[in-house]
Amino acid sequence: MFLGEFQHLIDGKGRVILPAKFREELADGLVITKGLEDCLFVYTPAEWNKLEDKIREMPLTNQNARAFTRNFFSGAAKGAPDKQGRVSLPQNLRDYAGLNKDVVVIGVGARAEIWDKEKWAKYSAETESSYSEIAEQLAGLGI
Amino acid sequence: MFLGEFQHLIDGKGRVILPAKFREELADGLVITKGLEDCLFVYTPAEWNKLEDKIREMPLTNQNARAFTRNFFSGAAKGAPDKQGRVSLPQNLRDYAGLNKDVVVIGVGARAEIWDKEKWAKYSAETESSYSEIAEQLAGLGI
DNA sequence: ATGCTGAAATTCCCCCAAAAACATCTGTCT
DNA sequence: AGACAGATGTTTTTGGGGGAATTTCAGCAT
Repeated sequence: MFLGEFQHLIDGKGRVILPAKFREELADGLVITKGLEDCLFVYTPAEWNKLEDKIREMPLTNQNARAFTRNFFSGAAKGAPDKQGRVSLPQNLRDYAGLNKDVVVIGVGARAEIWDKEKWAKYSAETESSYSEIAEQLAGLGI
Repeated sequence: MFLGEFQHLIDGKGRVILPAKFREELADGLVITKGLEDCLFVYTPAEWNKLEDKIREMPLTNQNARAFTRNFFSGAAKGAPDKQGRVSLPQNLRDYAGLNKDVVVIGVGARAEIWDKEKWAKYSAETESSYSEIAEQLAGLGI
């Protein structure tokens, strides 16, 4: 279970330091993928496997499905934090999320997310103001 | 399981260097064939056999099936990486995929794909929008 | 409130492995 | 026999991964 918001820097080699509170859960591996709203998703191996199974069920004869599968797998990276708690982010993923130096790592329950600092600031400012409004719309989803 | 996106060059002899992360899986052989959307598919022997069985089950009376089968098998080449992790691409396959010098090798789960660099850039830019659409639908399924 | 202690974060440096260019060999065709 | 094309091997350079050390931060006790 990932919770909280943490500020970090990306070093010259494209590596980011994981928040200390996330390390234990990710110690035996993690998978990073292109997420929604221009951020990166970080999954535990267990969560990733669930996802992978779903994707594999998609029909290969469907053109949209092929496009999605290509994006999904080519935009994924298995890894593990080193002894200092760092993970390296492949170039194509950094490009996708627009990560430069300042990033924000947030915990979102089952997964963690990595955001460019400014993008996150903008996004959270926008959604915070309409927080209760959005919540109301979600009421129908049984929360 | 093939994941990620890698930039490589084709040398003067028509060989491409496999990404280091793909080598182990392909060490004991691979099959390259004409893929969909003007790229090359690269399969492990095991995956290839599965595919071969599936295609053999296709009805011989269907004209599209016949055409597809012809393309798929006639364009296939068995091979193995050399000690430096290189595989040579037959001329007809290079022509088919329009490969010159800069290529991109991507992992797509069960298979890998080889793309001309520019074609891939174009394709992935075009399909990125459908990526978030489909991803959102998947997210709705409780992932 | 202030100093102390430990852990976490950032920077720096080194080494190894992968990539790309270069070179050699073998067989075939003329 | 020579030349060319194909394949295989070798060397050098670059980039990435890993580790260590210093600095910063936070928590704690005095």
